[in-house]
Amino acid sequence: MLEPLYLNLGQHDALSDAEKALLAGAMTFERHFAIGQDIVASGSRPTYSTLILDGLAARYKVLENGGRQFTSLQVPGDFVDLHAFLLKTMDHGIVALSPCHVIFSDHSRLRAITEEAPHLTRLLWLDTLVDGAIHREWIVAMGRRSKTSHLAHLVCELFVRLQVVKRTNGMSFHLPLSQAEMADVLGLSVVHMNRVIGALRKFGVVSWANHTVTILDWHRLQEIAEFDPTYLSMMREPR
Amino acid sequence: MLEPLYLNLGQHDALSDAEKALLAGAMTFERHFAIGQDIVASGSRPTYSTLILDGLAARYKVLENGGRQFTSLQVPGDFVDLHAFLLKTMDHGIVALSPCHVIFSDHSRLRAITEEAPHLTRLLWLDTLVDGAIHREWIVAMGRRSKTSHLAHLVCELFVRLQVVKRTNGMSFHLPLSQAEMADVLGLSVVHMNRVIGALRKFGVVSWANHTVTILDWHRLQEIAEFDPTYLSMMREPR
DNA sequence: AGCGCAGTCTAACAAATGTTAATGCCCGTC
DNA sequence: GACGGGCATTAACATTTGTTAGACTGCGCT
Repeated sequence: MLEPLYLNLGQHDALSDAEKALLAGAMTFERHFAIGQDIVASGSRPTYSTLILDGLAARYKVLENGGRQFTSLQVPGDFVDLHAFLLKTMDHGIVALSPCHVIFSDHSRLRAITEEAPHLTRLLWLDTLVDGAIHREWIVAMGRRSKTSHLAHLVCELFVRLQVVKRTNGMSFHLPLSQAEMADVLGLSVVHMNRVIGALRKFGVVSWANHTVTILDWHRLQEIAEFDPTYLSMMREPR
Repeated sequence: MLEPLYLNLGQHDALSDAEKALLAGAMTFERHFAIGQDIVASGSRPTYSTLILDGLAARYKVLENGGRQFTSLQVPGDFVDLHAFLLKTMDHGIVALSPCHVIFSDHSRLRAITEEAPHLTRLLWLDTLVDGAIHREWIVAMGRRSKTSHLAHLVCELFVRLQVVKRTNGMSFHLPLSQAEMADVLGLSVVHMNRVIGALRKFGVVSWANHTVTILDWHRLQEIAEFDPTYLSMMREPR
């Protein structure tokens, strides 16, 4: 059942059977969330961390004027709030963008891992560092890329991340977000989001319908995005 | 000499003398960097991590069209590339924005800390988690705040972070960035950056001259920024 | 004192992006 | 099969942001 987590952590470095057992031992109960439900509430102080087994979720903040900004998209195998293990207080919420199947792991058991399993600790730490690397890439995209390039970059990133956990289908993947939700990812108005998606379609690099994205020309998409997957640390090496 | 680091880590949780000694023992040699010099090069695979003792530095990426985006500002007490300890390959550069005095810590000794000092390991991990939290706040600012609010937020954040390491002077702090460099922080053109700074001045909440920022009306600045320091985890509690 | 450079600031115009509103389409419900 | 709601799409117009160009300012250097 934890296969997505093993695939995610295992892409960076070998994961021993003992370590897999430790992770499995840290898990407690499972739960399902419906679309739109908060998986973790902003301001809460969870005593467990949440692993996505299936579905798509997002971190977000809401401003006083009602504007919402997603700060990350989380795919199966991601710990959506592993940072809360040490940060303690959630400064943002996490919402299910599709029906989500998750499993919770107690902070007390994660703490035990940090006391007894240094290598596994480093892999969990690494997982949050990749999170940070993705954040930095988003900052660059928001600040200095054209909106078309930003969207292309996001498509590249999601495709690669979903591929790692075997959630792609050939050159296609499921992307359940509405255009309004996509707008909250890129920081655009809905109308402009629609224009930008139209631009990518016109370039002929993706088709996008029924919540399914198909990459028609990976090479050119990557060019438009200036996509370099180094930041995802997909190289398997001692950590 | 490591005082800024102790202040930085110590703001989140108590730091024992033994832990301070471990940190001191991880340090090797010091070095000075001039303005504009790369402290860490993009694409490199450092075998040490860099702690700022004095000065201001920034992480950045450069795009093909020459556009540059800063993804973080680093103040004294910050490990600018602690993530490279596990990420291995730098996917971005780090540049000195003022003359910088830094000290290097060997990855082999950091690794030893993860093997032998779980609590200190968690504090170092936490340090990178706060980094991530700051990134998320920047994403929100870039995506959904007005530019004036974004700048106000940045001023609030820098003031608070500098205060922790005793680098403020009353309500003032030194900010050596030119407006062109500030533009690369916010993702704006130089001309518009100038307009936005002008707006903050017109509101009468800050004065900004000679690379010195003075907060004239903290309350109103915070309001404009919708600044909530929760994400900086400045609460001292067991981690 | 004069020169030259880097940085700040303004103006005028161009392009990108937001807002408001209307249309059409798909799909589930009654 | 009609109805209604959510979503995608488009249009027209407003606002924000970028571009280009130039003036101005402070400061180190000769």
